Amino acid sequence: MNEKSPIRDVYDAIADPTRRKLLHLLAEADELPLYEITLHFEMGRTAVSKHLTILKEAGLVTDRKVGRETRFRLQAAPLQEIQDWLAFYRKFWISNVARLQELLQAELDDMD
Amino acid sequence: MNEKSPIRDVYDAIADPTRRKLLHLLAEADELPLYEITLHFEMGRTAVSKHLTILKEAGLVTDRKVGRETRFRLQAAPLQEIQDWLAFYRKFWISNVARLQELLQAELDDMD
DNA sequence: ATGATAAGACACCAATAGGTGTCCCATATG
DNA sequence: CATATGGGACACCTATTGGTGTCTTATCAT
Repeated sequence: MNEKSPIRDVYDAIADPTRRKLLHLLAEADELPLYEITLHFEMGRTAVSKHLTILKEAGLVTDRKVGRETRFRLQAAPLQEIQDWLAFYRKFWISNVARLQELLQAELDDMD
Repeated sequence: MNEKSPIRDVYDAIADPTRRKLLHLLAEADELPLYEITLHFEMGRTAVSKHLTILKEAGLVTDRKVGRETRFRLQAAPLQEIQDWLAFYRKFWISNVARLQELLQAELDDMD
């Protein structure tokens, strides 16, 4: 069973600012134990742990036990889904000039 | 007061699947009245209206009254924030090969 | 003028989210 | 061995979320 079964929606996982801060924290250190992570927040260990569980459910972090501590590591891959989703909307927010440019480029790309 | 004051977090706004579907719907038609939007969902008008309010609070849609109907339109710009946020994490999910490529490209870009 | 319809404004409800505190166990440490 | 520490597992609480239904007003069509 090497299946990834993300119980939790990745959009949901990143909706909370605390969880985004968690991801950022984990992006800077490659692995961090829970107690050390907790130091960076103004809430109890239990709350932080819950947030990490949610991130884990979305496949955004993994954890492993080392001695008595549980160390967490970032897994950024699921964020690709959001990037793909966003790609569809890019054409709506780019300026008209930039959009013209993009459309022209698409024309050129079609001439193969 | 031409200020945009997004009361609502854009991450929060897109966390709900119904709201993402709403954005998609509005991306295809340039303007839609509430009753017509409601036809695409299996929930009451009130619920749809609430979701649209949330999107409006995040600056992702605007509405205008035309006769007795309220028409909604997509405003994709706030999604840029998410794209910017994602950019930081790209380096973590791209393959090592792709990463090497990107780093090399960055080198080239620096030689201006 | 009379209906029918679009939608705002509530009040209401159940489920979930985000936090807390406590208890317990396993593992380090003096 | 004794004790401090990291963290899992609950139970618990409150605010928010995502939905409902009803009432009312404005507008459009006959």
